[in-house]
Amino acid sequence: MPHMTKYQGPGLTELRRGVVEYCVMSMLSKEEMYGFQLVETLASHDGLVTSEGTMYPLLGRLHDAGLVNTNWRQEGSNRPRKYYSLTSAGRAALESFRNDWARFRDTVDKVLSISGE
Amino acid sequence: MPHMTKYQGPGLTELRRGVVEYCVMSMLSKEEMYGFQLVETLASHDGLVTSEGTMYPLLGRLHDAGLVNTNWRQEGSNRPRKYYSLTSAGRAALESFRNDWARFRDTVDKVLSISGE
DNA sequence: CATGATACCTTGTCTGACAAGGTTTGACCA
DNA sequence: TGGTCAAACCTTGTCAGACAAGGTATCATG
Repeated sequence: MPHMTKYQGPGLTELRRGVVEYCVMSMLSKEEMYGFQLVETLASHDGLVTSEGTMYPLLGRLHDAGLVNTNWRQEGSNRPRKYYSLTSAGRAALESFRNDWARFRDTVDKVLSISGE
Repeated sequence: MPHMTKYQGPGLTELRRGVVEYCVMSMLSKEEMYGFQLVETLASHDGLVTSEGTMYPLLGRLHDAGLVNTNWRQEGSNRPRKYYSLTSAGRAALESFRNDWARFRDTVDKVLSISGE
């Protein structure tokens, strides 16, 4: 059963926008990973499902922007994999986003709870 | 100085996607508001700046989806304003989103802090 | 050597944010 | 009266990014 994609409502798709990118960078800041692995790992986190059609173009953009490096590597007898790692520019961008995210998150929390009491 | 739009980096634009919609609904759940007022109120919240070019189509979509009602009303000698209020379907959608948001927020928090310790 | 799984990538479609316009209404003032 | 201004509405066109649905290459296993 190839090309399986877990469906999640339309609302969540929009939520992921502009965040998945940095989730990927955050994972890469911990260890080198390859595209397919990133898709699977994200899917294991609640609400972060993506597909390869999202991931590969995304990784391409990060690379073009100089935020990640790539290198092909073969482990054992597996087929070669293209590993991504964070550049220092990537690390800086990630750090900056962590601030943006915290502010944004707090704002949304506040606005969404306006009605409740 | 008409049509002024505060510029915020490109990253934040994507963040707002899929969230502003529910921020609007949350505000409407508290009290009726009109479009222009919503733009100004959102702008007063950190990271939620939008423009009229975003707001009016958004309100139109909410209306088409049956999530909000509208009624023109004139207060004093002001020009008439188109007030929006939440329908019960809107209230349900908002409540559902509050759950989605909480889960999503927690996931992102977790992933973003992977590297830090 | 056929099949299946892994792993890469591309094309096309759709949604929604935004810039940059435009229109209407009423207040204010000369 | 008529000109200007701001409030308030709306539309058009452009762009980015998510995703579905394909395709291709490599390797293990039967």
